[in-house]
Amino acid sequence: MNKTPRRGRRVGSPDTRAQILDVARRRFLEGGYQAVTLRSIAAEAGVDLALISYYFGSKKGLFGAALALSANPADILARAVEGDPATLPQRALRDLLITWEDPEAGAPLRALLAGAVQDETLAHLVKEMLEREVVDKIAARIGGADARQRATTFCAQVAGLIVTRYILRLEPISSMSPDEIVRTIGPRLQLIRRPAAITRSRGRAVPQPVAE
Amino acid sequence: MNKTPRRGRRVGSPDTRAQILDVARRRFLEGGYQAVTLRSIAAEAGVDLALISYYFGSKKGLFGAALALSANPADILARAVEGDPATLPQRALRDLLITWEDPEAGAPLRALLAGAVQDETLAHLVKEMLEREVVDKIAARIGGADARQRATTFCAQVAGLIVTRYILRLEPISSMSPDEIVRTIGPRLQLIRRPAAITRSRGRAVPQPVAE
DNA sequence: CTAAAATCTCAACTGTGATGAATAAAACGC
DNA sequence: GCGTTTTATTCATCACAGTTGAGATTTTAG
Repeated sequence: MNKTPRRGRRVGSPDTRAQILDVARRRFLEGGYQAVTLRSIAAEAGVDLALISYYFGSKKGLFGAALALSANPADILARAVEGDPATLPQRALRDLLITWEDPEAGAPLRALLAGAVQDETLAHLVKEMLEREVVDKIAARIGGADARQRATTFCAQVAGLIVTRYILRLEPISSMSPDEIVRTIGPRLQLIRRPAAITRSRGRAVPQPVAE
Repeated sequence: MNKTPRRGRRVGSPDTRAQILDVARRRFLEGGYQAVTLRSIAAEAGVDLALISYYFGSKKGLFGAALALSANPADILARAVEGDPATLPQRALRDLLITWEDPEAGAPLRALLAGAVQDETLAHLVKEMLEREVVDKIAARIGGADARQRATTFCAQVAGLIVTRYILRLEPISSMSPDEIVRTIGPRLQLIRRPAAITRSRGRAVPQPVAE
């Protein structure tokens, strides 16, 4: 009776694009890039597989679009960025660790990293997101000369910790508790706030007000 | 005339397994995990595709076997490990950077990282290799209490630098010269040689002879 | 010498991302 | 309002990936 038309445009104006994007974002953040299949996204979103190609061109395109929606590293950082810049590193590190500890919430950054490592194009997308959402904000917060470089160095150290602990699982870092890590390594992160005395013996960096 | 038997065991005893492994190792280190196809390895090694499954079970199995052959991070580290432990971090960092700078020689560790990020099983293989070939050697070299932890922390920092510079390409770290990086960040790596005064106010670490 | 084990080829299977043709609804021009 | 163009959707199919099982052949063991 209800002869549902099997082809052609659907009636009404369902925002299919947003629907796909919604599912894709969640799935990518949960399962990484490679592991998530376009077919599964299409199925869950209740659309045809080819529609993804139609709207986003390719899997990379979809990943990029889902990422541009601004992913949650910014959220994690948001709380830490407020408050005393002097203790920002410890707090940021701590928040990141306990987030990652939760298997539910921990996957997102892993997904980003997985994508970035695997593909040049994806790496560029992740880079832009990180610079926009993380580095810029930290740099603005700590201020001073070389703020950006110090912020990036901080990110590098945290990234290294993440890779070592959660990806490679090297011991003993892998089996230390988050608190232990913050206690042991946190204080060192703070050092990035001061220009390294050894390399810049002259031209001391004058602290500057936060530029926002 | 030459009725080459098209099926069955080949005559003689060609070490097919080693042949595959040889090609696989090179290709994996050059191109990463995902990008290298079993078919291309089989073709280059001049064997049938199914032989790879026969000998190594799966692509992961092959990757693991190729890795167990001891990969080149050990080689890079070898030179740096000799000489004054006090300047080991700078030298190791420097060697690693200039190696990575060379597009020819730089790919290997990227391949390892790519594999590790992508798959739990591969991560375990990489972990074992790194602990065996890198962490243990550094720890033995620097000695003292917490030697292993400090070595791992060092690896974490270097890993973070690598990820940030070569995978994500965050600025300004990405565009600094290797020398600049060593000058700027190297001195901080040295800090891992001393127990962090803040966290361990009592129980000073007594330097111990190198155990080898 | 013969049976078993090891090695090797071939053909197929399933699942992946991607593409192009056919179709239907919506939007637009007048 | 009608015809045309644009947009959205489905279906069928592609090339290529890793994996698997059946058989063929050689080597090895007893």
